Amino acid sequence: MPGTLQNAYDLLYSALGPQAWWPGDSPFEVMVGAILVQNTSWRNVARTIDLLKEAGLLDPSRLYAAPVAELEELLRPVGYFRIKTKRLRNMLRLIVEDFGGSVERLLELDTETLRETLLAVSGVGPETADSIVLYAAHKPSFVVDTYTHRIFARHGWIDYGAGYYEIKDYCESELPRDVPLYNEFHALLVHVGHHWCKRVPRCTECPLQPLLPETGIAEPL
DNA sequence: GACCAGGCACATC
DNA sequence: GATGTGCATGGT
Repeated sequence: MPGTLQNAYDLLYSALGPQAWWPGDSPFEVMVGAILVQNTSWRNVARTIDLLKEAGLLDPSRLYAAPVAELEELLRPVGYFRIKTKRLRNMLRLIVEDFGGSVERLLELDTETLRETLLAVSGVGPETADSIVLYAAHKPSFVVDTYTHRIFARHGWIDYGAGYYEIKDYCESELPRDVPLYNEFHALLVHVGHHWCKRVPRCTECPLQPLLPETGIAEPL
């Protein structure tokens, strides 16, 4: 149904306003946050990023030079701290060894090349890559996450079985290729996920409630 | 004390 | 290609 997504966006934006994403000060901070937030609440990640900042480590070369054991201790509060230390260091290796330590040079790549370059890093999957392309490089790549999946499926816009790229392609074909729009929409969907679209949904308080199908809510995701 | 959180890689069928 | 499992801490 054409216009459904634009309609959904308008409802959310009218009700909730701009979300001011990504909550990070620099492109590098966004990249670090994108790894650390995998399957984790942002609250823990924000504290950890502050610790890195206070330690003067929020810089690709210095962070890459830091002892692994020290990095693991710093990352402990975000969970999966050993695997995330590896993933973060994989990304740091790309920046330091292939781009001379320059995040700017990496993020200068055209959208598709940047996305593929990031995906080649072990530990960077589709959502993390899209988050970096959109929120660090400010280039148009729609970010899909579990909330997007859940919300869209409950409204009948996609199948529950839809994969990442089915959902991403659906969004990018329905919406104008616009960075601020992609930015706000993903952030608004996360807001809806946090507040109303849990496993046990509270749809009556959700701004998208008018768009729910009459037949009621399908199986929770 | 479950259950969840802004995923991903890897094993196995 | 689809499905299952380990990774780990902190908040509700």
